[in-house]
Amino acid sequence: MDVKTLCLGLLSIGEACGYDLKKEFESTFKHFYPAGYGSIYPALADLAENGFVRCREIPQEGKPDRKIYRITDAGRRHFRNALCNTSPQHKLRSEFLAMLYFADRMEPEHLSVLLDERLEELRAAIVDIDRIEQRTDANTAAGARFVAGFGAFVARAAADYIETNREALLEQARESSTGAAGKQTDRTVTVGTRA
Amino acid sequence: MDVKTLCLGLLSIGEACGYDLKKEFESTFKHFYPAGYGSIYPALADLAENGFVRCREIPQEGKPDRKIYRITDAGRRHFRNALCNTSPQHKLRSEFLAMLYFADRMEPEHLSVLLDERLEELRAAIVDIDRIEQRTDANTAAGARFVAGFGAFVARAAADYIETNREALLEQARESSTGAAGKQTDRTVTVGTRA
DNA sequence: TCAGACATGTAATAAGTTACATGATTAG
DNA sequence: CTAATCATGTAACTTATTACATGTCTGA
Repeated sequence: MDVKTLCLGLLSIGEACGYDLKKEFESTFKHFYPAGYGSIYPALADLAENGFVRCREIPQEGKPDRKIYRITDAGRRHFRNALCNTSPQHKLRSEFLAMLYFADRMEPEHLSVLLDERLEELRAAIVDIDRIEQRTDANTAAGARFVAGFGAFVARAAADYIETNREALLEQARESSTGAAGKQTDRTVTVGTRA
Repeated sequence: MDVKTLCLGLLSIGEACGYDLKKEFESTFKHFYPAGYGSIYPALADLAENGFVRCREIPQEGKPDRKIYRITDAGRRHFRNALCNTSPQHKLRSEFLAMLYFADRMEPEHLSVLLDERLEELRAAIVDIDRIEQRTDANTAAGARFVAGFGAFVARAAADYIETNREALLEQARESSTGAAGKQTDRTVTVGTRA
């Protein structure tokens, strides 16, 4: 499930140009599968080269010609195949959590800002997803609703956790920063669990 | 906050060799910042080259010499700096959610398997994190506990959501697959929200 | 006897991000 | 007048992943 396959999937719903697809990535997929022009345009070129989509150009003035891509039968088969055979990964890489692991090494004020910023991001994401969800109706594909609901629900959980545990973490960070008086306590503890 | 900085952070807790760091990544960081030997060893070499860590070799028989890395003062400064100046990203790339977006295009049986597999992964992660959490004591850094708690809490939320909405999604997928009789309904709906 | 822990690394590859490059029209 | 929308793409760069390469010892 790379950007290419995802573009193909979107084109299986209806024809679109790269710009349209980018908008779709910005709304629906933003929170779990971000992609920019730098991935989308090469993906479309590649799909066309493989015969999975066909492209027709609409001349325009003042702008580059609009290149509208439409999926082919081969493309449909390919996508259906991808849906059957891919075992989907769920990859998270959180610098936020990585930094928080070292919370006792940070200035409490800075730590506080970090937590607030993340909370803000989460709240913004929730609002964003809720807005998408409200645009759905009975005709909206069930998957789209499920996915939006999932995103909002998990983001709420994350925000709740931070709100709940924020003070305790800050408290302990304050303790260790006063104890160490800004200097690092070199605990000479070995990393890992070697007996 | 790349693998390099994270290695440096771990070495600021205590000296270790690449193998030790990998174990740490496998336990604590696995769920939000995975890294393999292919990232860790080059990272250590790089840190050494920059003077952020020093390396001493313990000769061993039958195995490669153990290369124990210890952080330098410059390294400590560098890490403290990184903690202050990095604005942490939180990146998610979920093929799982991307595929579910197209749930109505999948065989209901396959969809069901996908959901179950993800649930299994989540449950395994929860067990794993809980085990890590139980190993913590009063001396454990507050950050480590916060991060573990976060992971478990959010994973539980994700599992709950899937369990709650699983049947509804499957139901709707069954409807659309009978309706379309295996064939794709070409909805000629354009992607996006163009009026 | 066989899997897993111990211990190092390199090289090829894949994949996506960022910055660059261009420019008209339109709504506030 | 200024920001946003429309519309295309390329090229360099960064980063991590995967597979390769080697070999011993220990516990089940």
